[in-house]
Amino acid sequence: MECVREIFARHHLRCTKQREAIYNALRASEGHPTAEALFRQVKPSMDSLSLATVYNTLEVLCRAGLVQKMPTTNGCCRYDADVREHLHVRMTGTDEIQDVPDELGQRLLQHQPAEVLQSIERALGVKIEGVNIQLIARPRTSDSKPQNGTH
Amino acid sequence: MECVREIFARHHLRCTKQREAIYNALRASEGHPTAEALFRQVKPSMDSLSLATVYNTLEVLCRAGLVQKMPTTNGCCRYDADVREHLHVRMTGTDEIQDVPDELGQRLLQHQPAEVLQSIERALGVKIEGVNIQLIARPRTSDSKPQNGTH
DNA sequence: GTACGTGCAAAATGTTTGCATCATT
DNA sequence: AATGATGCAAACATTTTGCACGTAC
Repeated sequence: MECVREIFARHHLRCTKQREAIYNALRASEGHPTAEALFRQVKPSMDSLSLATVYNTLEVLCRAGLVQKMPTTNGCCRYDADVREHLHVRMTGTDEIQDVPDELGQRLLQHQPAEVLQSIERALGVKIEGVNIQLIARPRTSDSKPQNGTH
Repeated sequence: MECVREIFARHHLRCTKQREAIYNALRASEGHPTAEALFRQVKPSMDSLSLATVYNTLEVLCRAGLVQKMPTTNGCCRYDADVREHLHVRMTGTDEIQDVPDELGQRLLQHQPAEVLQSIERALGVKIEGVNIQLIARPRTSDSKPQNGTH
């Protein structure tokens, strides 16, 4: 994984312990943590850390294009250190969001019909800059169709 | 447009003036208003209305499946009385969200490759219940490509 | 008449801000 | 050394809640 220091330098961001720790925690995280969750995760190893710094840092990283902020319906936002165009799955019920494995996600993104997108651009008089796809899914429980045990 | 009273009855919801006015305002609205915006819109013709009632009503309507709640990155949620699967366009910069004309939106939705979706279901062990597509777009200004003047 | 909805104010939640201090460049 | 980041607390914005009263069924 590339050195945070260099990434920050390239984006003209000061490299502080706090930013480094927060960004690393976010990059390492499996899911898409909230600011609170990141705070709780980093705080133990940096007792002086304040929640405001987490928010400030996340905002800076978002503005620099290093982090993606994702709204949820339940009030708080979630963050993602992967800023490439990729797919999310939101579980009904919880507001947990997980990534779709890249190979599969790319396949879906590549199937978007350019021709339809162009029609939409013309119809609305806009330039489409991204396609954000979120799948809504329910976990396959034992009482529904059997699953493949992939995991 | 179908009578609100009947729609509510079918969903076992009491029909109060407030609910009726809020739901009608939402159905009639072009964009995807926030609770605040709905409140400001309905308040003049119903002076006793309280913002809490707007929130309560929207929650009830969401739970009944009559309204869709949409998160935004800027704190407040937006609401949509159209609960069919349809496409949204979010403008970069503002948090305004608008609908894609249904014919075009359906074309895009129908182009989603079922085969890839099934692979994702298998890979994650989930059942996909919906595909939520949001286009990110920038308005075509005069200094970019000319537009069709549709609107 | 009863169960449920409303309005109000207060609380809860998530996020931002002002300012003195501190660290990175 | 100077510019900008941090930590704290207070402010802020949005949404939820408790309770007395009112209304739809």
